[in-house]
Amino acid sequence: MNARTVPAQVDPSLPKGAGGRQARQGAATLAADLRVALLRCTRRIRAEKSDLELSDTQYSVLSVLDRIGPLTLRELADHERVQPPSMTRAVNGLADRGLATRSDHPVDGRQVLVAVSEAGRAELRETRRRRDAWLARRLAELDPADRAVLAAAKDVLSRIADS
Amino acid sequence: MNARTVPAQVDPSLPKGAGGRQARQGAATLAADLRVALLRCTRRIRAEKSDLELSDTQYSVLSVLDRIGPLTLRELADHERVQPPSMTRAVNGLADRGLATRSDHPVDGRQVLVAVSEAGRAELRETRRRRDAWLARRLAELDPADRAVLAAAKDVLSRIADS
DNA sequence: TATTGTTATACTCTATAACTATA
DNA sequence: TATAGTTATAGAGTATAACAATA
Repeated sequence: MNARTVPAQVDPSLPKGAGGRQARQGAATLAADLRVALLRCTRRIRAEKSDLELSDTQYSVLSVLDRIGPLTLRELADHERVQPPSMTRAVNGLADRGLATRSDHPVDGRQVLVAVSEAGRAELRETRRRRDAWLARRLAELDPADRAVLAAAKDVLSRIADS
Repeated sequence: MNARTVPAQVDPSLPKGAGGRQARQGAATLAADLRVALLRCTRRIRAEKSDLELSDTQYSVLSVLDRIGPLTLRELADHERVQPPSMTRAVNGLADRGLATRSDHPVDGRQVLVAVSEAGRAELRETRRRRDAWLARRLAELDPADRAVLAAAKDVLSRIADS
């Protein structure tokens, strides 16, 4: 079930507090406010570094490889919306640390298949809690209604990022 | 109220829909998913450049100066959580374009007061719609309930970023 | 001495352009 | 010719260290 088929209810039944308070805000104004909030929040999250100091792109690459399997460098670049040279660099950084592997494409000799290694998976598992510690601490301090709002927002934001 | 006394649980009386859908997701798991969604979404937003090509920090500086008035460079650096040299650079870029002004502090000769100029305010007003066009377009395509979720999330995220 | 801000310098991430290898 | 990927190079943003001016 996704939010497209089962939308959250608006005004009358939203929980008190943050949800109902801004329900009437127009898309244009909301975009401005939301963008500022997203950028500020993201900067705070990014400030919490893991020991390995992987870039956002590198973490995202490990994550997508873990989720949907080996991809070519071009596919990774398209997925992350960076140029091929940037992805070459990001993947090389992962491969140098043993977190990802590069292998020849079975049929097309031009292509390179990138996969997450076992060490990469372990890194994803092991460091997510540490990487997310800052955010999780704040989430835990929220009241349940606000946390539910963010859980819902997460799905909506993912769809927006995919669009 | 902290993470230990109030575990990441959700009130069963929450509404159905987007919020309720993920109501049981723990703070740790939610943190991971939310972080990925925030980072991906933010990267997409940032990819939409304005003509002036101000950095996130520069826009945020203009915005905060517009919102709460003149601040010293140190105060701006603390607020944006960057180091003083980075803020010097950001503010110089704004001042060079006439979007902000630098003036001597009335009592403390060491300090510099930074203020948004009229051109800076105009830039904020004029370019927000353009900067936010990408996001606003996606928001407009959402059903109202999902938009309400993001409006609520915006406030929660702002609080988190402030914490 | 401590604090504010700047300069010097380096690092990371990204991009474009030019190149190699393969289809 | 066209595509996949790499190398070379540059630009933006940030950081630390050293320094200047002021409190």
